[in-house]
Amino acid sequence: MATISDIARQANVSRTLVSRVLNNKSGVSPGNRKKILEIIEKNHYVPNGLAKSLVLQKTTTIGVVMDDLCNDFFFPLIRGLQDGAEAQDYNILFCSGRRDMTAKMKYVDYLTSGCTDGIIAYGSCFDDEELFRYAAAKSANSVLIESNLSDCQADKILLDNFHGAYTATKHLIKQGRKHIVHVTCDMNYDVGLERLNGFVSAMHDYRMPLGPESILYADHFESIACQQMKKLLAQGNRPDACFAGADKPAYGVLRAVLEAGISVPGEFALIGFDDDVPDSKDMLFPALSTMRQPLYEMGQAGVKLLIERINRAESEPVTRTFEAELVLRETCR
Amino acid sequence: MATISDIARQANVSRTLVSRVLNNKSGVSPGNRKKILEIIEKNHYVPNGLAKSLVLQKTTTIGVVMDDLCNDFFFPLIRGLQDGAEAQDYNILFCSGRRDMTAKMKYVDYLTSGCTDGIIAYGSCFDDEELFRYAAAKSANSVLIESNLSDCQADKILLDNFHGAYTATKHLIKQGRKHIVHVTCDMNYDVGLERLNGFVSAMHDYRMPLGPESILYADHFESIACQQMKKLLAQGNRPDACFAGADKPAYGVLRAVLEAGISVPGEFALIGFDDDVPDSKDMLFPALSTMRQPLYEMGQAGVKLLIERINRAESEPVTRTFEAELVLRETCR
DNA sequence: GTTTTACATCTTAACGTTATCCTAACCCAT
DNA sequence: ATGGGTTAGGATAACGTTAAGATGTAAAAC
Repeated sequence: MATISDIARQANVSRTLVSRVLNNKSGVSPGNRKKILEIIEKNHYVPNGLAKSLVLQKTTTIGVVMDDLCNDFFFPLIRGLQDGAEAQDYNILFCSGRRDMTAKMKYVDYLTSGCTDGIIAYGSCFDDEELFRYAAAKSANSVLIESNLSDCQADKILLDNFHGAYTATKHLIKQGRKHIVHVTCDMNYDVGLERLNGFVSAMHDYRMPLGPESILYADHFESIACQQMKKLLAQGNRPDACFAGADKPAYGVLRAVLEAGISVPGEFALIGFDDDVPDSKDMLFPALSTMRQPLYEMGQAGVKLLIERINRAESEPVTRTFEAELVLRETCR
Repeated sequence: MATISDIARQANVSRTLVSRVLNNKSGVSPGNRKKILEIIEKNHYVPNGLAKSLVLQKTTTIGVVMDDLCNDFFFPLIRGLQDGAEAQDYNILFCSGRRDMTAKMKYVDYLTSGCTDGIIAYGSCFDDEELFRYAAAKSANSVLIESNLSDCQADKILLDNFHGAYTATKHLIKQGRKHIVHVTCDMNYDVGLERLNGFVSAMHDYRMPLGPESILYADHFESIACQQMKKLLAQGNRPDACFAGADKPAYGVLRAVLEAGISVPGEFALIGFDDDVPDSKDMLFPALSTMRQPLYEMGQAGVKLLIERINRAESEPVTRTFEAELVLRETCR
């Protein structure tokens, strides 16, 4: 590979002149400029980005660490991140250490060791307290999306889970539903609790009946939710609506209800959360109403925040919160 | 950010010693090693990867350029690439310039300018002749997956489209189908022609009737194929089997046939190509038989090839060809 | 004819690492 | 006591680039 010195030697000029030509700067005579350009062309010379970044202390590149690249739920997020980066002429690189935390930390190491100006990490990537501290200690320039870790140097992009849950529940109430239950998503994460709180709060504010049997505990998969709802129905308890903490458990509920011969949305209304793309096995009609996360916008905003931090250096961490949007489909008209 | 010199100064030793500690090398007294490690820990010091890579002329990182990251068809490929890289302790970075060629070229520029040891490019990314030359000229270390550009320095991972098409067609013939047609995929790319040739060749070898009306020209979407097949049926021409050059046009054919009230696979058998995940709008029963591309294996092999090239430097370009596998589902039993 | 101005050009240092070569000290065997 | 071998440690150059400062030269201004 040719270097700038090779080009300078061939052109009989100093490296400085070549550098100026490369960066379109003044201080080069037209003759020299032409000659240098020709030699660059002839040698297929490309400046070494490593050396350039090292001396400039700037890469114009940001890195993204995700739990998994292979999940279509993240497509809008990826698009938002890409568009955000492109808008400011930054390169954006994606990676995922999907196997284990060690791999993720390896990527955090790599991306924060100089080859990018900052990193963006999505969600449960950094749920692990230790890993978070690790990341925060290494790079002042980092943005966490949907990971509300307190006491953290990073900027944050959050979703207002409480308000989203409140909105969904309120909608069911205003629709005249009388006996509303909630199926949680994974309670090991903050999301689960926040959405549960939103449900409880709305039920409380509108003086709706609320007891222990109003809440079914499930996780981020379909099966337990389905099971729980079947058990509830078997007990003769027949709710007329449900707000689920995520779309996956919502599909479980939907399956249980349909199999019990209950008509949806006539006798039973259902709202999920996330606007997840259903697996083919979940492809049920009626189509699921849900609280859509504005992932595209969150991705865009994350990049914007990161680049601001890169440029403005030391400043207080910033948090931007997004609201979920009620998307009404067939399970709730 | 602390540098190696800061650490050396605080420990009252030379940079050399710190470097030795960082890289677990001998030549450091236990006392000094302990002291240096403590100071490294205290300062959250991480060596600058840029400087390290620059002096070592090695990054242990490879880059992948794709047309689009947001396409679940690529999931197995991504997994294969990741596993291949992980197996040899390489970092792997993904990017896509999905808007236009300019963005793709920007990423090729970036990845080949020193920050990776080599790049892998998928398919139509480099169909454009000019872009290919560009990429090939820049980096000796590059692997193209499913892009058979001649006269190219890069190693190649290819799919035997001809043989795959031959296999599918032969299967239909052996099943006793008498009147088989072919619907092409996009004929602007080599794939289209290769698969067409495979079909024609099988039909010829088994002395099946083959005329101009045996071939319907479509593209990589559903609609034209559907239209073409409807036209064929309207002409009173009623084939009893079809091999489609890709799954997308296959779904178009399937729709046309089902709407005409023809039973599948009883009266009409269908085999596609690619094992594409159907869009929800394509979710038709019966499930589509197809020629599956071993994308996972191709990804793994691509990384292996690239790392071999990185280590062995100058050697003749290598090509590895993979065979598609017949996956029988409901459209062809 | 001198001074200014402008511009072309080169020299040098810096970015943060690691590798290579060198020195000094020490131990052990002769 | 001398020589050879090992070990701890340091000085220096190199990787390929850019920025800042120094130098030279020609045209323009007085």
